[in-house]
Formats: sequence, C-alpha cells, structure tokens
Amino acid sequence: MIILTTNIVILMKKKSQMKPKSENQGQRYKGMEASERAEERRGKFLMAGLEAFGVRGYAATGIKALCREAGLTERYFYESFDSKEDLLCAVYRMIVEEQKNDFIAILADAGTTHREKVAAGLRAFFGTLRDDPRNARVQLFEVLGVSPRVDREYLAAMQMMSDLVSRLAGELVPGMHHKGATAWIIPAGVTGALVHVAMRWVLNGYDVPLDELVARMTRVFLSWSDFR
Amino acid sequence: MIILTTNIVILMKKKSQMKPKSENQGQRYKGMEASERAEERRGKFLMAGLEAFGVRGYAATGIKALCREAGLTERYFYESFDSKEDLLCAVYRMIVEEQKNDFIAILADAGTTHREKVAAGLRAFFGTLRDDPRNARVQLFEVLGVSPRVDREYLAAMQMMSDLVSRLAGELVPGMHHKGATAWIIPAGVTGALVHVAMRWVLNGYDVPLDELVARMTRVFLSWSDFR
DNA sequence: TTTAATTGACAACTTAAATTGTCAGATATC
DNA sequence: GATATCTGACAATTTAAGTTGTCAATTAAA
Repeated sequence: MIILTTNIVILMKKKSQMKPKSENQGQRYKGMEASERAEERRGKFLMAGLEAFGVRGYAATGIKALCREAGLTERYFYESFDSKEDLLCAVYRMIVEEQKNDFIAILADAGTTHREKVAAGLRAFFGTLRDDPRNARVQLFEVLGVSPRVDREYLAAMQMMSDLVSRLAGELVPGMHHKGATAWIIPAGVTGALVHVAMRWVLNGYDVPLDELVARMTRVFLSWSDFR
Repeated sequence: MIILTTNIVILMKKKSQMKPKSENQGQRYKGMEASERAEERRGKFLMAGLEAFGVRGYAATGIKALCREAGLTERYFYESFDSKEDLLCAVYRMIVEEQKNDFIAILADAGTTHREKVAAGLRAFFGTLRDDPRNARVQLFEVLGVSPRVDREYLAAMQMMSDLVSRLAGELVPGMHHKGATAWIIPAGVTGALVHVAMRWVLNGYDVPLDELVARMTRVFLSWSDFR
C-alpha cells in the first residue's frame, strides 16, 4: 500500500526515550559509555533486521524473533526503535545510503570514460544485489507496501536513483539537460527498468551472469541517453 | 513482501461453502436463482473492493467497511471470498484481465501500422490509469507487498505484460526473436519502465498530458525494438 | 565486599481485527 | 395467509501480535 494523500502526515508521538529509573546516570560498563553501548545494541538490531527481513521476510518476522536474532531483548529493541516498521526503515536507509555512496564514487572517478562509468555503475548496482541476497530481498521486495511511511522512503529512494541516472546521463550527453515538466520521464523509465530487471534476476536465482547483464543494460542505458 | 521460496505453496483449506441449513434448496428470490443472487452479491463486493481499496487503500479497509460499501453483511462476504486478501486478488484479476483484452484487441487490429499499434497500446495502458484513478492505485500500489499469494499474482501479471511487450516488439522487428537465456531482459526492462513511469505519473497527479506521455514512451519503446 | 545500576528472561497486559454465531424481520412460494 | 427460506444487524468469540512490566542475575564502581 502506498499513500496517495501525500500531504497528510500523521506525526508519530515520540516515545518516552526509556530513561533509566534514576535520572543522572552514565556509568561505564564493559569499558563503554552508556551511549556507546546503546549504539552497539542498535547496530546489532540493524544486522538482525537485515538477516531476518532478508531471509524470512518482513511480515513473517516478529519482534521477539528479531530480539532472539540480535541476542538482545524487547526492552532494548524499544530503546532504539519505535516499531518493527521503524527498524525496517533504518535497515533500508543503511542499504540505500551505501549504494548511493558507491555510485557517487564511481561518478567522481575522473580516470574513466563515460561509457565505463555507466558500466561500472550498473555493475555496482547488480553486483551488490548478487553478493548479498538479503540486501536484494529487502530493497527490492520487502519494503513494498508495508505502510505509508515506508512507501515514502521507497519512493524517495527511487527518486534519488532517478537523479543519479540523470547525472550520469547528463555527463554522457552534455547538451541534454531537459528543463520542462517532462524531464523526469526518461530517468524514471530507466530506474523502473533497472529495478524490474533486478527483481526478475533475483527471483530467477541470478541465472544470467553478471557480466552479461551489465553489458546488455549498458547498451540500453546508452541508447537512452539520446532522448531529450 | 514478496515470497522468494516460490516452490512452497500452502494450500488454503476450502471454506465449507456456507451451505444453507437445509440441504436441498434452490428457491427463487427476487426472480433469480440462488446462484444468480450469489453472483450478484459477489459482483457488489468486487465493485466495493475497487472503490475501497482504490480510494482509502487496502490496509486501511476492514471487512466491515467493505460490507457497508457493498450494502451487504459479513456472512455474504465469506460466502464468496475467503478473506480480504482473496477479494483483492479477485479485484486485481478483474482489472488486469480487462487491460489484457484491450491490448490483445489492439494487437489483432490488422488495419494499423506497427508504429500505430505501439502508440495505441501505450495509450490504452496509460489512458485506463488516468480515467480510473482507483484502478491505477490498486494495480500500481495497493497490490504490493500484501502477502505471498498476492505477490505471485502481481509477478504473474508483470510476466504477462512482458509477454505482450515481446509480441508487440516481435511484430515490429520480425527477425528479432531471442531464444537464449537472456531473452527476458529487454521485455522486463520495458515493463519496469512503463510501470514505474506510470507510478510517478499517478503520484504527480497526471501532470503530463496523456498525448505527450504516449508520444515519448512510444519513442523509447521503438528504440528498444532494435535490441537483440 | 558492598552497593547500585544494568541486563536478560519471560510473563502479563493491551489492542485490533477477523471470523463465527444468534435471531428477529423480510420475502417469496404454496 | 401460512410457512419456510433468506436476509440484515450486530454481538460474541477467536486469534495474533505488539507493548509494557516484574524480578532475579550480572557487572562495575567505591
């Protein structure tokens, strides 16, 4: 389910942050500050979420199972996250951020030709999905239709991907910057094509070699750069 | 959530079909046979589902609300459907079937050129989405991530769409039939592009005129037919 | 060694929705 | 007009999960 009444946002009431019973603490434990320990626990939940959502699926995973996976208990889950959905968003952001950074690094690499950049970008995208199927499952399937909030995250990520496509295409064909109300169409189309081909590739068990997939999609991508 | 363990299918135990208390009935009411009345009620639920799912959304719609919308009560809902999910599948199929038939009619129309067929096909696809926003919302957004079963329906519909794209492209470039393990890639890419552009178009309130969208996507489609 | 905060295990509570059941009133047949 | 089926309203039950609360065991500081 994706929210269409995009203007209406229901603000979530911030949880009471689970303060320790007595206020003024900050004791060191296991050689770490309280905030460090909390950070570490948060990280464990992120890893547990990737594993559980990516292997058994979001809907099939309960809070208790997540805690077991993380080796922690419910109280610590609610220390760092408001809900299961909240954790999913955090996991998704982590994944998407990483891919974005990889992609930007490739764009910034001045030592390669434009065509090589396209191939490298596509290789980074599809390669990541192949190398960590949990990652693939979460970002391609599990985030779909969870809630209005997750939908917004998903659409924002798609938008970001379209923007990266635009930048890459813009480098390829310097004069092509569309300005009009239809400038979004081609990048959105490319993004949709990449995501959908990735879905099928994953569902079919990565049955096409990475190199071949990259080569083919590179040709498609390049053919598109002509449109304006 | 999309099921990846595609081989495991949990069969649903068929409901007891809600037989009338005494077996051997078949009385006529309001001038109709029992089966006709049941059919009519089923149809009301299909319409109510399209309206409710398409306007308020699948997750936000409860069984009771659905019954109110249909002007019937729970017992009749369970007469025709196993669950809310079951109704969603039925609504989705209804929508997809109709679009498929439209598309096939266009393919069969011998009086037009191939290029005109492409434009007509795209116009049918995008036009339907614009003319009934409920339909658009259900088929583009609401079916995502509901359950493994709905995911299978969705992926089957995408597969069908890819097949139609292949047929259309095959007519355009007669010699292009790929046979290899990678033949699915380009049609899947086209399908993903169409669906994703449609999503953005709907979310942005149909801000680009239909004609312009069709013209632009037609050019993209045609450029693709060259790939093999 | 003593003490107080922290942690882990798990039970208890809460919530929300689907599903089933009851029964009086409506509708056609005979 | 009498009777049996069908229908609609709505209460009762069931189910399933998230969320909160309790308490003993653990860990580090003093």
